[in-house]
Amino acid sequence: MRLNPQPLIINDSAENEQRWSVESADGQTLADRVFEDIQEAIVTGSIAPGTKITEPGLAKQYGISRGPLREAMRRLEGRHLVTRIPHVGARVVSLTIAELLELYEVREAMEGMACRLAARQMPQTEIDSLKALLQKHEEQAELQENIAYYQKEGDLDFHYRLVQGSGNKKLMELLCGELYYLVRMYRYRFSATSGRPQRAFTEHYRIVDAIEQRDEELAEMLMRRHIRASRNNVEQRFHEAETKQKNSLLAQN
Amino acid sequence: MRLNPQPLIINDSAENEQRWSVESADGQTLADRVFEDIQEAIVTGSIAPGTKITEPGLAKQYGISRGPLREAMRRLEGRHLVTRIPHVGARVVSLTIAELLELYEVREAMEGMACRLAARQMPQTEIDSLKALLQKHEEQAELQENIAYYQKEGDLDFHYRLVQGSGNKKLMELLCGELYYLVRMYRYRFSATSGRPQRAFTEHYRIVDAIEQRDEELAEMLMRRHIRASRNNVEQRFHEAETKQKNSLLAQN
DNA sequence: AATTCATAAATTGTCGACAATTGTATAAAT
DNA sequence: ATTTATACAATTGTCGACAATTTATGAATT
Repeated sequence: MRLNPQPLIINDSAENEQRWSVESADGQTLADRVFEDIQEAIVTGSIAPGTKITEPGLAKQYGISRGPLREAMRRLEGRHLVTRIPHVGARVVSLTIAELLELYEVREAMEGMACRLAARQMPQTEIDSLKALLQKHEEQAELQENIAYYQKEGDLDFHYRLVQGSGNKKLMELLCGELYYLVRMYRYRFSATSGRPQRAFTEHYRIVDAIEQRDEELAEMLMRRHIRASRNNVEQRFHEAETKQKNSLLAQN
Repeated sequence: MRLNPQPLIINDSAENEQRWSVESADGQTLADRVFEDIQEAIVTGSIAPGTKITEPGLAKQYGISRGPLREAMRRLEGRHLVTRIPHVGARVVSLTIAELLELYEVREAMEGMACRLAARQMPQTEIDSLKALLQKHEEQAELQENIAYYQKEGDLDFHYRLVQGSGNKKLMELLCGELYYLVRMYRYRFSATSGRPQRAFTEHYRIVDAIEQRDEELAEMLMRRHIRASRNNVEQRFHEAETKQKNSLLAQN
């Protein structure tokens, strides 16, 4: 009697049915496709943060009716990518510096745990693959002209794989399915790792080493320090930009 | 020039506007109200996990059209309370034991961080209020016949206030706005703390003490141990139920 | 009796139209 | 000139209807 992958509560009206894919494959319906399109537009900055979104506008732009579009917007609202006020309208989320820093604190907690779990149960094959990825990133960085972009992409790749390696689906869902969209969205403002490329590589290697040695404690600690360093980097860069802006304003007057 | 609460990106089309409430006040629109109603029905078990949801059915039940109902369902889908397959239908989420345990790992990470932040910056007034709450819970528990219910409610209250005390809105949003619904949903299956009431109280008191002494390290550690203990409790109870069920099946045949 | 195929019923996806509310512009009054 | 009031325009909220797809039903065949 196998009841391991079974739900905790067996519903009467749900007898025997085919498996339900955890995450829907490709958006077949219009609402799904538009949802992903708008989401991508928001994340890449194609629609600037704070922009007011009007239903007739987007509907005409995508050539669809308002029905599916509203459903897409309700899902975006669920992911906190748009803020809505009843009878007034919706607009693209716009993080303050404080909220961006909060995001790093959440990442520190969750990715630290992801690292611990990865050290506990990530398959050796995946670890090897991760090491190969790191090496590839480093080689690319040495050749590349502007390493900033690739560095950041690689950094997110690294974190993505690590969370996957934790084997915790909820962690994966929250980090890769919600938080990382915001991270990508604000990556090019005061983004981390740029300005400290080699150091980030070293940190990545140390983390993977700890995971390979199955040292949960160390793996979590290193990841938390890594993210905290990124956070401090962002904070510092913001303060620099702030004082610089202030000085230029003083010079004008 | 105050740009602290300002967004990081100033959008051209968004000049000067009134403040946008982070969380919409009370659901005025039909879709919002139905969303909250269905959510509550799912969490309280009024709609059993795994139940198939049909749009005409719910629409007739709530006396509304299918339009707003679909929007509500898209939001429920965003909160992972219902799973949907295009052109097929949607059903209420149904966690496996593995997924329920994963949930505790996520909570350990995030509430541990919440505790650390609370130790860093929770106002003393809120700490006092929290201590008063604990005392009230303990007094209630001594009087109450079946302490299980109140104990669990109180436990969630405690965690809720602590996350609020962290001052991290994103943490609040993720924990209290998404995870806790699932926690409430599965609270009465193998729920923690019942069977170990006094011990949970002691743990709570120790946590608040650590926060009051501004000992970040200890506060996080105690909270993580507290949640890990709950997790182990759930795991153990599930295994008990599993073997018990197996034995009864063997006795029948 | 089991399987396959075709038809019918039900449900989901999409659209356009109308009502309700909000924001804006114009005009009148102090 | 500023303010108030009114009318207008635009947007959001809601509904019912139709098309597309899936699921259920039943007949025919092996």
